[in-house]
Amino acid sequence: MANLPILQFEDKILETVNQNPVVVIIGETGSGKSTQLSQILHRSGYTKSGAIAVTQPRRVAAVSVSRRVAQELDVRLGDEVGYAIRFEDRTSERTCIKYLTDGVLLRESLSDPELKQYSVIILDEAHERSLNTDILMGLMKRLIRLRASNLKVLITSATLDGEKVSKFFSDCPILNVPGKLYPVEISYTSEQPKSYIESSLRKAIDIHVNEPEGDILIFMTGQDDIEKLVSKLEEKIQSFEVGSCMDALVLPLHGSLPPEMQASCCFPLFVTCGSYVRVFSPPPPNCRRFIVATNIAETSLTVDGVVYVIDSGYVKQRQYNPSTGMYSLDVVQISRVQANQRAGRAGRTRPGKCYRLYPLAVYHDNLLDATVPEIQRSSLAGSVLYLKSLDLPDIDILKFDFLDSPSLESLQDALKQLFLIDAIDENGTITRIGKTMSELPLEPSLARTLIEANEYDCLTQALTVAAMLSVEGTLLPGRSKSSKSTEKKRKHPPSELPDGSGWGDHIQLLQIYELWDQTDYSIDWCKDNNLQVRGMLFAKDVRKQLSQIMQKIAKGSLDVRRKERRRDREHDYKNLRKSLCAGYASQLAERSIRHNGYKTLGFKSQLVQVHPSSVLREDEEGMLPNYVVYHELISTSRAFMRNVCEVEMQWVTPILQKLEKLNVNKLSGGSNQPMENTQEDQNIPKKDGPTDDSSSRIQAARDRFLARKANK
DNA sequence: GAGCACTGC
Repeated sequence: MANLPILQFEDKILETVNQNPVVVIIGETGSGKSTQLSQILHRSGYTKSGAIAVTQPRRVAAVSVSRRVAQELDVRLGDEVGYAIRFEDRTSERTCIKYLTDGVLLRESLSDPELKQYSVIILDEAHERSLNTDILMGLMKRLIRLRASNLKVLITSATLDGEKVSKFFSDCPILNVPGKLYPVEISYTSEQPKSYIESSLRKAIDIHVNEPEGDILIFMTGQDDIEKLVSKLEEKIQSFEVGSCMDALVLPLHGSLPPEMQASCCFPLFVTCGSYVRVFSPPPPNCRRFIVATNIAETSLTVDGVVYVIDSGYVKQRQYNPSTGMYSLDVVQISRVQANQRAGRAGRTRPGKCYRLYPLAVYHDNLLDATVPEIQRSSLAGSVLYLKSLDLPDIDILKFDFLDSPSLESLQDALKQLFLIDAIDENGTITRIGKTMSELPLEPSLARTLIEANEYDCLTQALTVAAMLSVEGTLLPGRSKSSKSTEKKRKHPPSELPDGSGWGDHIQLLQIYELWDQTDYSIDWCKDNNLQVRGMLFAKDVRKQLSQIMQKIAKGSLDVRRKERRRDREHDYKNLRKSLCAGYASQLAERSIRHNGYKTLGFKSQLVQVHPSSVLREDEEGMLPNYVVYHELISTSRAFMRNVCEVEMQWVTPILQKLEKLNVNKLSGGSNQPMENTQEDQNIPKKDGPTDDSSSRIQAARDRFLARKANK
């Protein structure tokens, strides 16, 4: 710790912090900013008037950095130094340096908007621009006005956007702290390669044959490409004559890789160190490792021994389109911040080399400075509800001061969603329901479902569904297209797993969890049924947390098993589906008269299909239900509804009526459009910007609805 | 009849 670069700047840092409410710290990898900034301020007495909070975008980082700091200060973790992450709070009354995830700090500010317990708040890794950090930055700007005399805010960022952050905070000072990276020699291709898999393959083999020892880290976009490149590399390496060059080990590295897979190839030792988690034991002697990874190796995992980096220049990014309500997963060019982060991975242990598979001109002219922040790529219903629930008199959501503002369309999309599920009223004011919803660590649709379920006496089932939906990829992990036998198995699942009784995927998730509960949460049962163990355990944690929050207002028992109950399951399912309908009021779809295609019934109509993985059942005539709610719209080869549940038309009508009343100008507080059309108050169908065709559409839907009703 | 970058409350 003695030779960490940041310690040479201790006086300068203290002087700047003493004189300014906000300071931006540019600190590269290895500067020690994550572990030292808090200690420097602690030493100079800032913890006398309150604690120091240091936020991290990732849980592992919060845990490992706090552990390190406790070690350096020679205190027990949880005493003077502690951490708080979801499901785990290791702090005490004595804690004066507290590491936490940005999400946890946001939760804390819900009960204490001025965050009075802290004298210093450090937002670490702000350049990653996580949704939560962005919101925190906006809140900090307001907080330093309110607490000018007794709050210091430090924000750490990357070289390329430090200026921007400084400007945001009224040109606050920027301090540069050098890192401890070794020099990395960067080279470019002369042209954009046609196939970056082929191009990576050639470059990797070229390094292997011509360059001295040192592992190679190759950044690809996803599992598919990684698997392709891995097998090509292995093939190529096997074709070399024995002894012509050093041994090689090719390792895939991506998020959906089960832990035991990693174990079988490389005996992983998960040793935490600094803010990083180190994977893999050192390679055998005279053996070069080829690690083919997604951007998980950019920040979340550090592989020791990497000397060469091959950067494809691309990354897969999930984006939300507020005009269609649809998500898509696109391959996009990385940003310059990301490119530099990737290059830096080559210089951690000694001087390295980074091969960018794109021309220098592309780096300069085409790449964005920084990655498009998450806040501009996500549905904002949850964040808007959060900000509304803070009930800050001086904050207007549409004018909230974001470092990068989301589009007006995106904010209005969020407001409409919230209105349809009763979280805000027609004037955009948060309702009591909305207030309760904001206390739940769930997306608004599921939070609303829980509240409705409490009224219909099926809260315990709704808790389970919400917990299961909080996990992604609970069912059948990974695809094994290598073996044909498993493909056949998939068509006729050998498992005994329930099928949702035909009602849809939510009910299936409930039934699976209830079965698991009956096995006393057996790990083997999960494995036997091809359920991802990690995911199931996560669902159990979430369910427990949600139960604790709902306990206060729960009308019945929240046990998974309700032994005293005699009622039939269909009745439970019906209530549950009814609750889901209220929660997913902005995620409704109506089937076409003649075929099994659907049209979404929100303010923006889309033609969509039920995802083929759904267990939703067709009737005797091969038709799917007339009305469904969906958890998510995802655009891949087509527009699909993922996780679908049948609802009944009489539940849908009131929602359609509410849709007609929807007036986005009023929801926005009317402040951005002073000339309001007063006709809207009288419920007269009208034209209204992006929602203009919705009235006639809804009218048509109601006509069809009435026709159906008449036919029955 | 199809396919999953990465986080997080």
